[in-house]
Order: sequence, then C-alpha cells, then structure tokens
Amino acid sequence: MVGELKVIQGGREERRCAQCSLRPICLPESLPDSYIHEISKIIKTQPPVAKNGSLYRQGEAFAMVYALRAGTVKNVSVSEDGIEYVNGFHFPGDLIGLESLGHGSYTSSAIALERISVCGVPIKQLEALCSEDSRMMRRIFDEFGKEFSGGEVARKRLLRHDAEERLADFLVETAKRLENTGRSSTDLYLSMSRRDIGRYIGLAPETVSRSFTRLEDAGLLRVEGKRVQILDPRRLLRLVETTSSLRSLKD
Amino acid sequence: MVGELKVIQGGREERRCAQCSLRPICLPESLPDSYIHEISKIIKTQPPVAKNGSLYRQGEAFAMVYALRAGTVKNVSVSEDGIEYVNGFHFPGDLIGLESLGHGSYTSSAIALERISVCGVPIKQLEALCSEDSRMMRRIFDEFGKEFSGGEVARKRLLRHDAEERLADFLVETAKRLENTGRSSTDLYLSMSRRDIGRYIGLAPETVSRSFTRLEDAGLLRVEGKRVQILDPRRLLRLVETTSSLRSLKD
DNA sequence: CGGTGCCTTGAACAATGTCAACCTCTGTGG
DNA sequence: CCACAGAGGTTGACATTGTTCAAGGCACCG
Repeated sequence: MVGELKVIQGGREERRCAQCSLRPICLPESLPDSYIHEISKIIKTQPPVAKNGSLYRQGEAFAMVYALRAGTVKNVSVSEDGIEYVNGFHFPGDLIGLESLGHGSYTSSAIALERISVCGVPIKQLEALCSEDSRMMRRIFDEFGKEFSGGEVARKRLLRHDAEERLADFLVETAKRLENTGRSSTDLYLSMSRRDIGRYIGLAPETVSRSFTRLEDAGLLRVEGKRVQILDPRRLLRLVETTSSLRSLKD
Repeated sequence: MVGELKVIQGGREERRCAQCSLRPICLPESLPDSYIHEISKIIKTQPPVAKNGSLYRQGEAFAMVYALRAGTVKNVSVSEDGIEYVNGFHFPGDLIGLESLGHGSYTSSAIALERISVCGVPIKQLEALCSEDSRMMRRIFDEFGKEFSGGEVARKRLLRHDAEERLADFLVETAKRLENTGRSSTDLYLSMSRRDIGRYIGLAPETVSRSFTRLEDAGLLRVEGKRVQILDPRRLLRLVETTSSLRSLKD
C-alpha cells in the first residue's frame, strides 16, 4: 500500500515542492532542481489535521518532522505533575518537531489550533539526506539554530519584561513571523486562547486580558477578541525594546 | 604553518582524546579507534584561559566550538540596550558554542569563572566530519537536542517556580551535572556570583541570598559563601517537583 | 590598613497572581 | 427557533511575592 502510494504520488509530491508557495521559506537557499527532486521524494503526504487534533504527542516515538503548510499549531508539553506548558506556536513555513531531535521520542505535543495541512518528513530519511549532502545538513543546523534562538528569546522575555511589555513582545514576534509568510503584519488573527498566550509568556490569563485592554487604551492596538489590529507598530516596538523592569539586570 | 602544527601535534592530540578522562562524556558512544583518530586530528590545542577571560565573545565570527576539560564557564549575552543575560553555566565535559550554530557569529560570550582548560574544534572541520560520517552528525544532533532541552528546562523553571523552588531547581540541576563528571553531588562549589545565579534564574541577587538562608533555615542546605552542602537531597528534590505557584498553569 | 566588591538583612512599595462575579459567544438539544 | 449550558474573556478587589532602596558586615587585595 505504502509502496504503491509512493509511486503514484512521487510526481505529485515533486511538483508540490517545486511549486509550493512555501518553497522560499521551506527551502530558502537556491537549490538545484535535482535537489528538489531528492527532497520531494522523501516527503510523505499527510491528511489534514482537524482543530484540536495532534500532529504528534509527547512520548510517541520520534519518527517525523513536519513542515506546516497552512494553519497554526501550538507546541505543548506536560510535566510529570500534570502541568501544561506552552512552548510556542507555529505558523505556515515552520518546521515542526525538531525540538525532539536527539531524544528517542517526542518531548512535546503539537496540537492544531485550527484545521491544518502539513508535509511530513521521516527523520531517518532526513538524516540520510543530511549525511549525503552537506547543504541539507547545514540547512538543518540552521533550522536548529533558529529553534534554539527562539527558545532563548522566549526565556529573555520572561526575565526582562513586565506584563505589558511581554504581551507587546509576543505581538511583535507574531507579526514578524506572519509577515515572513506573506501575511499582514498589522492585522493579526490569534487563534490561540488568552490562557495559551499566558502560558507561553508567563502570565495569568487575567493579566493577559488586562494588558490587552491597557495597550488598547494607550492607542497601540485595536482588540476584538482573537482579532488584533496593531495601530502603532513603532510605539509597540519601542515598548519591547525598552526595559522598564528589573534593575538587577541592568547595571 | 597550520599544516606543520597539525603534523607535529597529531600524535599528541590523538593520545589526548584516547586517554582523556572526559572521553566517556565527550565521545560517549563506543567508537572504533579509527574514529578517535579522525576526531583527534581536528582538535586544536588551546592555551588555558584565565579567570574572567573569554573563550569567545558575542559578535565574533563563529569558528570553533569547545569541549571544556576543567573549570567552569558562564555563557552571557548582552542585548542592544546593554542588559546582560546569563544563559547558563558550563561544567567539564560540556560542549560550548553550539548555541551559535546556524548564525554566522557567536550569539553570546563564554566567560571563564576560574582558570579553565579546553579543547577546540573548528566548526568547518566538524561539519566536514559530520557529512563524512553520519555517526558524528547524529552525535551533534544529540548534543543540540540536549542544548535545546536545557533551554526549555530553564524556561519552565521561570514559569513555574517561586524564588525558593527556582534556587532549589538550580542546585539540583547543578548537582546532577557535577555528578555526571564524577564529582560530588552534595558538596558544591558555586564559582559564580549570587548576581549571576540571579540573572540565570530570574531573581534579584537579594532574593537569591534570602532564598539561600531560607533553605538553610529549613535544614536543606549548609551555606558558606560559594560552598554549598546539600544536607537533604530528597526534600530538595521534592521542592523542585512540587509546584506551589501559578494556579493558571495547573488547571 | 583602607578600600572595594560581594553578600546579607530589613522595611516599604509595586506588580501580578488569586478569587469571584459577570458577560459574550457558540453550539446543542428540545 | 429558542433556551440553556459551558467555555472563554473581561473586570474588580484583595493578598502575596519579589523588587527596590538602604545600611551594615565580611573577605579579599591593593
């Protein structure tokens, strides 16, 4: 079954990568066509995942990474004592699952916040491709570097900013990432709940809500539930770059 | 010049890796001797670095990663507005510099907290070795996975714990890592300042100090400046595993 | 021996978590 | 079509916690 499927879909997949609107993001370096061919061959078609469905769950054997084509995903992990952490959100063009590299099983779960569509890449074959071609390896190294930096940024946000600044930071980050995928950087649709945002930036949902209204009152945003419009990107950015809190960090 | 140096030092370095006390940590998988040979060849001798000296500085071209042989290192980065972040500490056996992978230049600085000795590995040659041998690549993937998990752990510590728990968490983490290098897991020498600890776990130095005394009063520790003795590892661990704070995370 | 940096301790204050009430929206079943 | 239930969001009042500011002690090093 699988074999037949692969044969039938080989051509389709190849076209998919070559023509995919995400290609500049997913495969940003100018790669020769032969290369696209190689990559296309190992991509596995994935059925779309419904809202609240999972791409993978924490603890499952680590087998695939995914490139997100459409929709948004939240990355959560649950500690032994049952506390749920939101590690981050993924937008179209992101590679999902790399955080589990080097562990035998997924260290977190990837949950669809709305119906999503993805490409799947078996990790074994990706590794094989990496050892065949150093460009691919370097690409994964780069991706890993990004992943790591993302974590650092998230950590620093927790250290440095007060509630309003953290939310501003989150919004700026999100706007930038959406812009990279060609969407508006001022009209955001935040498909995640206030609680998820709070779990990500380390605030109680009530505080998230209050911060939204304060930013709105200050004229920086227009907030309508999950729809958020950034009215004054410059001032929002300034808020992020300023550090009001924590004398002990300054010095 | 380089060529000659390599020839002369080839034998010396090779012995060094084969006999190094850190070998089980640095090269944990049972690798054939031919492999040790390959790795030994690309290792560059490094002069020891004095206290407060740097292995590399933020912004320099990313050229080498280092294996720490002796001493401790703090990893710091400075944001544009001059705030210093402590991203973590390194102990013997750690690979240092991987966090800059995928960026052209070092994203942080590595500062010696005491006189240190290291092995240097040119990143270009490491990459070359990776693309020649998939075992080495997987080893780096693993190391990166560890690096990433470390960041996640640090992030979760900030989200979840109150001051005392964060300090306990830091101590448990440090004890565990020291234990892995064969040192005592109960008698710690913390070469970093209270301020550095605070910057790492997100507390003012005063709060770090107060938390130390509270843990001491509770009979969990014996604190004498930088010398910390863990008297009751079990209770300390329980403190870490418990989550007193943040109802909003629990649910 | 004096100074400088680091650590500790105390007291006041500010920020955010907590608890509780109310609101809106959505989906469901009568 | 409407009533209702439940979840998510907002807002208010209060308690808690950690930062801030200030002062004093200790050790190391000139």
